[in-house]
Amino acid sequence: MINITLPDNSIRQYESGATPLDIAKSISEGLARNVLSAKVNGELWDATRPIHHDALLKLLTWNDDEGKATMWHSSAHLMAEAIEYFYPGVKFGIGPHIDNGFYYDIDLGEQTISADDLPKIEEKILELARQKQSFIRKEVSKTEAISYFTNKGDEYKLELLNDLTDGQITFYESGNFVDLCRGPHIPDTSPIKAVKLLNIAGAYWRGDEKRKQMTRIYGISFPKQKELSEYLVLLEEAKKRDHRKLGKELELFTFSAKVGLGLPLWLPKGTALRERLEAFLKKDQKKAGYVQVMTPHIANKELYITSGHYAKYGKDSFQPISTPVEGEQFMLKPMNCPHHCEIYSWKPRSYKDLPVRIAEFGTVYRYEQSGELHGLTRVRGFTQDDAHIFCRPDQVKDEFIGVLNIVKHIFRALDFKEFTTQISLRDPNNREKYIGSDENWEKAESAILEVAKEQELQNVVIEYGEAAFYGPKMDFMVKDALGRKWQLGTIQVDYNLPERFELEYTGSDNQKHRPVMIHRAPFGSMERFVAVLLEHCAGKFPLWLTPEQAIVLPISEKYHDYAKKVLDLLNNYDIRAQIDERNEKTGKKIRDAELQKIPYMLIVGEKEEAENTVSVRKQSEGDQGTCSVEAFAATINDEIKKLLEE
RNA sequence: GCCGAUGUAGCUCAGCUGGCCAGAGCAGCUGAUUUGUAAUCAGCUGGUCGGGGGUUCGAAUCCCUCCAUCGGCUCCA
Repeated sequence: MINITLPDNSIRQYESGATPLDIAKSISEGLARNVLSAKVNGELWDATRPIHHDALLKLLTWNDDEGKATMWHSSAHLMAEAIEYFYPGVKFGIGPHIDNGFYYDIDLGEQTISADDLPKIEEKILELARQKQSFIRKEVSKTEAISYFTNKGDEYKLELLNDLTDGQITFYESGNFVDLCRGPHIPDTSPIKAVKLLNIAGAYWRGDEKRKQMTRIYGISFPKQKELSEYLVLLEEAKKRDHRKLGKELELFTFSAKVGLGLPLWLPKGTALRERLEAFLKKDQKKAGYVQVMTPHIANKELYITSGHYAKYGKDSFQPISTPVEGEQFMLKPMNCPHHCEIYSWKPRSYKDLPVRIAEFGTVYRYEQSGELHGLTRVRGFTQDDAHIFCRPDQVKDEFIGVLNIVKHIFRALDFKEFTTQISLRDPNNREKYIGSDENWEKAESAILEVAKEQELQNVVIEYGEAAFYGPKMDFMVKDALGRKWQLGTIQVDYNLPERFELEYTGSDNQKHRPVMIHRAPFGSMERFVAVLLEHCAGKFPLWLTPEQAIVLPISEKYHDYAKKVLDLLNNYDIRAQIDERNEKTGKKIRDAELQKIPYMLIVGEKEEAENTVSVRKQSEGDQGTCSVEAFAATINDEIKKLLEE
């Protein structure tokens, strides 16, 4: 007999060799029907794989991320089987699950697959799924495995096998498809009720651009047709919210091939919006003791040789600018840190001066590969909401708290309700590759962990080995209205640049000490942040930020004078508004204002003029009744105050 | 940079098995209308069909090439 401990800490006894599925059945038939896989002592496990020892068991269903992952992985196998059916002789790379679905990399040889072929493959997958094929796990020796794939002529699997240890190799067989696979898989294919192959793309074998490019097919599957339909609606919604589309529609920014790839042009409304964001952050930073600076867009190449960036990125950057002076070269600024280091060392610093917090909305230029450019999220010229904090090692913790407060305030004011924090620390097994003293690293890493704990951050992920060579960091990922995750702000400790720039301060002991440098950017970059914000709010910006807060809609020309009076009053109350004086019917003016996502429409006609009021319509909500301009202004200024509250 | 798809008016798109002056809706302009909570009506303007080259009696349509965009890959100080 074996003891199985369930997540609620209850312990049940089973015959040795019981499978998670058996155990599920002993609890309830319904549960057994829904089990996709399991976790046994933390290890992912097939629901049909026997357990021979006491264990902690978690049954995984569609409601668990890992349950979904199992089904998607099994769906990938099924897709491979379907593809093998239509395209015999193809070779397979890897076929894992991803956050939303799965993919398989395929070497089609001489054959080709186009998007038009996907529906028939989907059909075949569903047909195979309905056959209720079991996934059978087989432990095989390395020799057996090699002989199988040599026979099949799949050099990719053979290469994968190379890196595997004999005795730990498993095959999974389902229907006519056998694959080298760690598993786990769902018991049989019947839960796969709906499948959509989403797109088809090239992908390098093992992610190496020097190696063969394979065909990657992405797909997703669901246990219910309805869930697939909902997912497709979500994708449509995401398309509608695409910041590139909204940016154009709302007249925020544009691109011009003549100006250059990846170089955004900010239109008047976009600029005003961005300035408002900057003002918001500047205010917070002023309160938090930052000083604002400005530095030029180019700098002598020597600066980046000192910083070490030239050696590392020089050949992949915009190339140096020559001057009439022989041998003199300047570079477009790829980051602000070296400049800020020079500002730090502009005068001698005492321990009493620290922390010194130098902030700049600094525009930087990086030569991203052409295929990598994407709207505002990947560009070649962008503005970081950058700041560098120079402090003593014992101040790192407080500085992290200070930055964190700004980050939280931003997320609150912009209605990002959920965010995750990723803490990247050293690889504990390989400490030599990091610069800086062990003592300082210890101090900084524990400070970061303490901050996360004391500030009661939710959703903290700690990644060992993810730190940069020059310091540990903390990144923030927001979840947008559609549940998608975006990386935004970052706080990063740096032991490298202070060393390279020989930064110092005089301590209370009258000795020279090296300060710790902290890079931080709560928005990340203005471009990327505006993009994420646009997709998050679908263009309906928070009232304090939106380009136009209200529009006055006179019923006819007769009321233009009154409309102007209303506008003047609104201006007095610092409300951004304009008048739609076009010779159009009210319905048309409302429609256009709705499409422009202007939060408030103020309709004025005979009645309003007589009573000195406005008729208020709220965007996407409709008629709100009539009130005086003063009352309206007071309401929306209150609303803004609430949004910006700390 | 690599693989694949796409590129027609300011925008969204039709035409593309080669053949009448290249079409529609929206936007713009002109006029009529003076309008009450998501599109008033009429007329007009606007395109070297992404650029270049080729095949052909004839090319938006077929071929080559370059550029750009999109989906991925690689990269991301």
